[in-house]
Amino acid sequence: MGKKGDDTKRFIKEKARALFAKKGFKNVTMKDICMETGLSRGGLYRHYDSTHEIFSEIIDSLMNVQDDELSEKIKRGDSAAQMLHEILERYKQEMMDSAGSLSVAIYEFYSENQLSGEENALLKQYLYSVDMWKNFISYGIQQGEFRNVDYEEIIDIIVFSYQGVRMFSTILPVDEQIPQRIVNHIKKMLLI
Amino acid sequence: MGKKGDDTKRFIKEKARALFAKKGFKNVTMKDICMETGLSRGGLYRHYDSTHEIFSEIIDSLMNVQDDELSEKIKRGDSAAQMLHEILERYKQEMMDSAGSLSVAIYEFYSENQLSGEENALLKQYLYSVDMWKNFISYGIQQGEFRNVDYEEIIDIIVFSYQGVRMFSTILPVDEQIPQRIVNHIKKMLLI
Amino acid sequence: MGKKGDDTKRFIKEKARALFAKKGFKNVTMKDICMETGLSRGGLYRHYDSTHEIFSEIIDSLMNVQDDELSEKIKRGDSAAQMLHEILERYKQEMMDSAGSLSVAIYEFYSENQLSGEENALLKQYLYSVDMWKNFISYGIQQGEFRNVDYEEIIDIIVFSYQGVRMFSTILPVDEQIPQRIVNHIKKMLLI
Amino acid sequence: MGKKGDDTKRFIKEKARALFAKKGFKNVTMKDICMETGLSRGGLYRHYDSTHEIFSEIIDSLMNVQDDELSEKIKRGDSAAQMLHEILERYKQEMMDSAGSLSVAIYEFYSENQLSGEENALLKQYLYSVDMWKNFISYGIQQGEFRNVDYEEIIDIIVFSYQGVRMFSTILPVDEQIPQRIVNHIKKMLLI
DNA sequence: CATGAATGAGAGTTCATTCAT
DNA sequence: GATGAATGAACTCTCATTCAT
Repeated sequence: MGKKGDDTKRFIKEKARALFAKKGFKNVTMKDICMETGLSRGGLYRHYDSTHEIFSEIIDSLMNVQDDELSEKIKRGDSAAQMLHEILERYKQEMMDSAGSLSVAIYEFYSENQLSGEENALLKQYLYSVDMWKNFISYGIQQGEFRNVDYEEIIDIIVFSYQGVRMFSTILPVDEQIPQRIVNHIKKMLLI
Repeated sequence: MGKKGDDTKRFIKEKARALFAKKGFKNVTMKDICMETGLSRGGLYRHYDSTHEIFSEIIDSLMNVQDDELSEKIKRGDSAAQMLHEILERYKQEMMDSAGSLSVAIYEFYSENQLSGEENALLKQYLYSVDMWKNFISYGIQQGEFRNVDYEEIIDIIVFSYQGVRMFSTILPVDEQIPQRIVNHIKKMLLI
Repeated sequence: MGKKGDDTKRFIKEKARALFAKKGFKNVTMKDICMETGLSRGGLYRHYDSTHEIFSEIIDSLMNVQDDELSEKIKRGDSAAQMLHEILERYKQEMMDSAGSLSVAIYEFYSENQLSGEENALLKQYLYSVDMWKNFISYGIQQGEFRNVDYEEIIDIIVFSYQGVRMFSTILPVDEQIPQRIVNHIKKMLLI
Repeated sequence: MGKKGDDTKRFIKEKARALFAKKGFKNVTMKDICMETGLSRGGLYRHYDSTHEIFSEIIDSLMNVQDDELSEKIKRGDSAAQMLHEILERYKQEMMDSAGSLSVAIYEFYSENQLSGEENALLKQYLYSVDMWKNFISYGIQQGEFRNVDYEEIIDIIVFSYQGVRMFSTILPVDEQIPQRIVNHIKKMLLI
């Protein structure tokens, strides 16, 4: 049973996240968040000292949503092809979800706060993705379901074209055929 | 024969471009540009009324650097494989050129100025790229140098993975193997 | 037998006094006192409504430390020279005790709360000092130990040079020869 | 012929000085100075970034009003007694000039900005005063007009009792007999 | 055309103070 | 009594923007 203050923090993050997704990082002010949450100036400052701090916490929680489900399925010996299908379906959704995407905000944020690699959630995220895909592709190959591809190449294609579309979608509506084509390409590369 | 005013405008854009590449769009103020150019407040305002206006002009000139060279080479019947190599070498350079990249700034800019498709340079740029690649790939196929690929799919892969890396590079130093692998992938897809 | 509330009040005053001595009056906030005492906002407010009120009470208790000892000694017929020596030794200590000195805080306090003479502890303190010295010097003369000096003149010299050094010491470390010289001067003036 | 900006700075300092004398250091805000000078927020900030900076400049100019007149008179061989009289008359005026006194403000200022001795105008001022008096008293002795006193002792008495009264006068109206008595004492000590 | 002083709006931040629990 | 969340006023500071020179 968390304290009342924690609830407020959660509530603030929720509201702020929507603002960041809509307006990017720098365009969101503490005042905006006050208005969105209905809190007073001082009330907000009791919980967070800056948009920076709020954003950091949002990013941290995003990054900590690790995909344990995948490793479980691998343990169970599920079909790699089926798993690939599911992952890519989720990717398609995400590539088109302009409202929920913090991509621009994240880039802005890191653009003004030049951090060393260690602290950079973006890098962590990239490394985590690479690692996840490495394990997964390796599993698919073992199962005889995936071609014997050049891991690193295909992973870079997956990760960066996904990122590229997500960025694009924050600005412009993305024709749903674009995610479809990218997903098709990945399948073609991997599946025997 | 340009007027003196045009020279000043060019000078302002040059200096401003470096600032936008470094700090993104929103973090650059008219004051920053004054300092960078050495112009006074009033002096700058005589030429431009806002960072918005300056940025727009920068983007416009970027977009207007059309690759007429390519169509000429096609007319001359140059080797498609050679041309592909040259294009991709330039892409590699660009993917690693964090200092010159306006990617984050552009996304920020369009993120706060929700424009309809018509006016959006980003969309124009995308459409232009698609068009360019379509012509080029079609030429390669005709010449018997490229495989008979699914145009749209390969083009989306090219365009968005390129964009994805450029964004990434504005924030973090990109290992040069990443552009290399992406370029390799494209070649593998296209070249017979 | 004081109540628990009185203990808390005493505790607050003790902690607050150290803060006032260190930072002056205006630079101490209720928040500072909360942090120093470990009390919560509401907790502190239950006892005091403002730094003003706390400071007033501190000053009042300072002022009420009357030197009854002196009059007793006079009654007993103690040596005036010896008493002078003791008083001046204490003065020397106080002139160098930068940490315990509320001088700056007191001046700040009265500077922003322009009070009529009646309520002003500073004036009371001055008048009390003058009175005390008048009695004491008069006693010394009677005893044949002090010169027949101009009371008021020597008292002003004592009181204001003492004040001047105390102020100075709140800001800068005072060379211990300064209090020594002042004390010597006073002795020279008074003692036969 | 100074620039317009310099005039404004002078004007700001003039108005600010009156405020500091009246309300001390911490109680004067940039807003107060805006109102007093009639400048807008931004207008004031163009010249000074903080009350701190304004106050520093005021103090600096105070400190730089060195008393070159004195050394000239010494060169000319003027009467030491006469010079002493003039100096002390000025001291009397200053001790009673509550409106013009920055004493409390200065103490507050240095109280919150703990500086090393070097940068501290208060210390400079003290050292300068000591030096000036040393020269002057030495001259008076040479001329056979002053007693052969203990320099340091009498100087501390002069300097600190003067300071003590100035502080007192910022808070309470000082009976004009007090400066008179102090001045008398100094004369008695020095003059043969 | 250029300068830089000045304006005013608005963001960030800090506190004294209140109040439900 | 005590806690700490919340309020609102006031202050600091930064800019885009205007304007007299």
